[in-house]
Amino acid sequence: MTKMADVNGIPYEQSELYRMRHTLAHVLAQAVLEVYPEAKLGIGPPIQDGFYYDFDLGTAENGKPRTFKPDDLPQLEARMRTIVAGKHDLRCREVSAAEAQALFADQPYKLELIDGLAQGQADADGNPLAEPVVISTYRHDNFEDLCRGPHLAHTGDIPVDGFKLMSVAGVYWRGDEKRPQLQRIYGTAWANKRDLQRHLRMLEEAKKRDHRTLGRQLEIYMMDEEIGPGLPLWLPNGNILREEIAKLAREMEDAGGYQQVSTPHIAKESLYVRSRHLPYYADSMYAPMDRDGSRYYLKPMNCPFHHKIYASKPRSYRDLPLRLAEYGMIYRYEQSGELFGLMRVRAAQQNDAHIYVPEAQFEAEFMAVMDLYRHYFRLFGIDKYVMRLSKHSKAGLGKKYVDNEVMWLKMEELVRQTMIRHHIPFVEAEDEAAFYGPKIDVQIWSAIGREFSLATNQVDFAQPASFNLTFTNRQGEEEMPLCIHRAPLGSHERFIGFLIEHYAGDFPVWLAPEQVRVIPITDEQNEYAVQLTRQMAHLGIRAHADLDGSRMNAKIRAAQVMKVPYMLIIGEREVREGTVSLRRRDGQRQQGVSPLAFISHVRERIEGRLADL
RNA sequence: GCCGACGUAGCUCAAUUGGCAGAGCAAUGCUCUUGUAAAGCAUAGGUUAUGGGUUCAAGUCCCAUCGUCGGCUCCA
Repeated sequence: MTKMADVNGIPYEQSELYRMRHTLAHVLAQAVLEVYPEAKLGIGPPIQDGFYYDFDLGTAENGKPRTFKPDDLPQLEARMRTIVAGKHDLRCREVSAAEAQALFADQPYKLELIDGLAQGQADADGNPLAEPVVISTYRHDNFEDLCRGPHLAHTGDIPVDGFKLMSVAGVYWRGDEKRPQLQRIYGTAWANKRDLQRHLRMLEEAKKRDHRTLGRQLEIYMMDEEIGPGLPLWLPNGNILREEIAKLAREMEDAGGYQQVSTPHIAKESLYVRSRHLPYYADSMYAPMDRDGSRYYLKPMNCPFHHKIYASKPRSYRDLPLRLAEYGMIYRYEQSGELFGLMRVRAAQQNDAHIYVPEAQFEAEFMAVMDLYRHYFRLFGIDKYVMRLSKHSKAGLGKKYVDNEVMWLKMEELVRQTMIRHHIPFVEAEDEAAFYGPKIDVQIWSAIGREFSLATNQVDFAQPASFNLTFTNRQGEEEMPLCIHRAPLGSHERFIGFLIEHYAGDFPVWLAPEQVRVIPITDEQNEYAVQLTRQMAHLGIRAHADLDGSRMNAKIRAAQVMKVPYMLIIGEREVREGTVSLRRRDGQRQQGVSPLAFISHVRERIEGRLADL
């Protein structure tokens, strides 16, 4: 989770809302303890729109961990309201580590937190702390919790009808899948009933712009159980989006000095051993296919293939930067629980390229890629994103990351300084790098608020070495290039999934699968409608005539539901005058329009990739 | 992969405590020939995700598998 937004100009962490949510988390814990007195408490912080609390409910009669049932939520919520209505004061007190240990003697998770605090090593999230902190508790009614605060003065300040328990989830203690799984209850909380209802309505609205809902409605893609999880099929409308985006990317790459290549979807095991995908990335790869004693893998990335192309002949510094682009299909065995519509799939087409560049030219080339990103983002009107410098972690060296700390630090500094010199705002994140090097990821959010990496710009110092990639420099010496892996549009799947939500299905004209729908009022006008449609199709406009026997209003509705940018209504008058009546997706209308004027208006929007209708 | 929930017609959803599987939209046919977001009538559409089990009787209860969803872990 990235930093949360300010509330009325005050940092969220200092806002009244934050304290109220924090206090509600305590109230929830108290309510849970009333129902399950033996429950062990995890942590319970405020989050984006509310709060959560983690519990270990112990073991049930059947020997499995006890879990919350959905029926528990209304019951707990009712208890919470009763507690809130008790108007209990919250009292903070500072305690020594020994006192805290005595106080929470039967709370193993709290004891672990206390140990961390006592040693001045980690906060409740497990993040390292600079200096030892004071241990404090907050108490209200009969419930006392280890907590650094802040809280409301008393529970009477909590709006009784401003909160709601939302869902239950299993979560690993401290986010570590090797540790016990706790039960988390999520709640949302607001200053008053109206704000809560507005939030709930917003969630409903977000669902309507969810790419899974719109993807079906607009007939963009489908999934099929028999084909497999995470393996989308692109319907004709969706494929138009793919082709338009590919065309755009192709233009940009031609202009940027890229060369297009194509490579197979599978390769032998030894390739991935050399690239180090097998040691570092095997969990994300499909199981190998055995044929005649060789093992073949579906490719999870295009890079090893491009490295082979690079290595296929001696390279001179004059050839560099060498930019190899491929719209390659990649296959990744993502964990089943992670699949998510188009945003997280197992077969994806990447707008991929690998740029081989002497270290001396790295900055210019890296910036050319960043400029390309910003060009795309401007074109699509994407302004809500965060650039993230994704770094290695010391603990992951040799496990998740190639084991060369010197190079990691050097490359991270190289990227950091490049970004700073060019005044590009970014955040830094530990333990988010690719196994072969650090990267700049562009983080975006789905309609329902889930965070994803979209574009990525990566530095690879590892694979050029594994593949013995070299070039002859000006001095006649063999030198190793760096490799930049870049995917400004991420994958087609995720990018289009994101675009659907970004535009709420109202694609700009150049992207719209159907650009114009011609609607004759009666079948007397069918012939004119077909003639207009042919004329437009001839000029590269995606136009269709709706010759269905239904009424005009129904045809308009059908076109609106499909979010077709332009509707041309054709009645007796239009045929007589040789005009069209234009209705735009946004409801604006214009009568007596000349077909030629309309066509040139549309073509202008298509050719200029303009955002307006 | 883990925790929880869910799976009924192409889509959105019904179906009392276990008791004859239904509606709207979409599709198809016919009638209407219509002026800016849904005309009327009719027809067709289902092994209730799949496989077992309990029962006189299962969409409904139990088990397993597959899939989807909310999270966790992970990631383009």
